[in-house]
Amino acid sequence: MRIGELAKATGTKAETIRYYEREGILPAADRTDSNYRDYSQDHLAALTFVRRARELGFSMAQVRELLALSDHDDKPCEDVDQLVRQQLDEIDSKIADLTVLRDELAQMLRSCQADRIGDCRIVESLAASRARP
Amino acid sequence: MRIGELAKATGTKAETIRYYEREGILPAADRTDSNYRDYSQDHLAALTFVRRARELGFSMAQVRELLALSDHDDKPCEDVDQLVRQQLDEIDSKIADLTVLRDELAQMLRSCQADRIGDCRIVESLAASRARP
DNA sequence: ATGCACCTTGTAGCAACTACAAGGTCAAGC
DNA sequence: GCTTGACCTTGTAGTTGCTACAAGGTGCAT
Repeated sequence: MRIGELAKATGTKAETIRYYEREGILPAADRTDSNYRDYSQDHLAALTFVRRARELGFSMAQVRELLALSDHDDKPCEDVDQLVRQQLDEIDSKIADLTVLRDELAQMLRSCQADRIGDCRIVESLAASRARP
Repeated sequence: MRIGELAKATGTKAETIRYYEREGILPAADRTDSNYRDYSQDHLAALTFVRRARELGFSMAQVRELLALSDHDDKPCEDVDQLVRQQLDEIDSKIADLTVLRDELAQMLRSCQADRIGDCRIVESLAASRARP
């Protein structure tokens, strides 16, 4: 299949696929006589894997590790587990951070009943140093 | 005060302060005879405002808007409110997305009791197309 | 044969910094 | 008076994960 087909099948832009190839995330495809990339089912599977991992928030570096691991059927599962746990922890920590922000923003909205910006508590609380609460 | 002092006072790197100046987010500082930047208390307040807004997840473009608004004491507070509400919505949506990821990753971890990667459900579920659940 | 959708390469841009490199300035210590 | 070291200056390039474009080649239908 050509790059456009693969793109459609995986919901990836053709440019992104070429980018993955350049980055060594995806193996290079065969070429047709006219130099078009010609992809196999293996490529489809590989790209699906990559996109799924990216959707789950893994970085390109982590995707590389996952790909390397998935090539070694006999290595211990523990290695994969560890990457997943690490990612889970990072996401938990992001959620925690965002929740704090969310609450601060909500508090700001509640605090301001002014009409003019000159009296606005939101602007005040943005200007206030966080170190001096 | 010199850039290093301002940096320390706000927890910002000197390079970032210079970057803000280049981007027009911060007004240019006066210069000493030896061409060092010389900051005032107003600069300290402005940078504090910017950093606080960035910490709260506002983009540079939004920070620009907030700065512009905060300069106009007589404009309606509603304009600021709207930016804050928009940011709140974006954060809520990010939290929702991350929560979905979190649960998927947790499910993956629970699902795999294998020893070898060849039998690992995590690798399987990464390889599986999402469109075909 | 002519249009149009597709493909090729290469390069530059996005956000929001961060990290150099190569050099200038200033106060302290010998 | 001279060096050391911490600071400052400008300018440029790198980071992440793409995305957008330009200039041209290919394949197929009409």
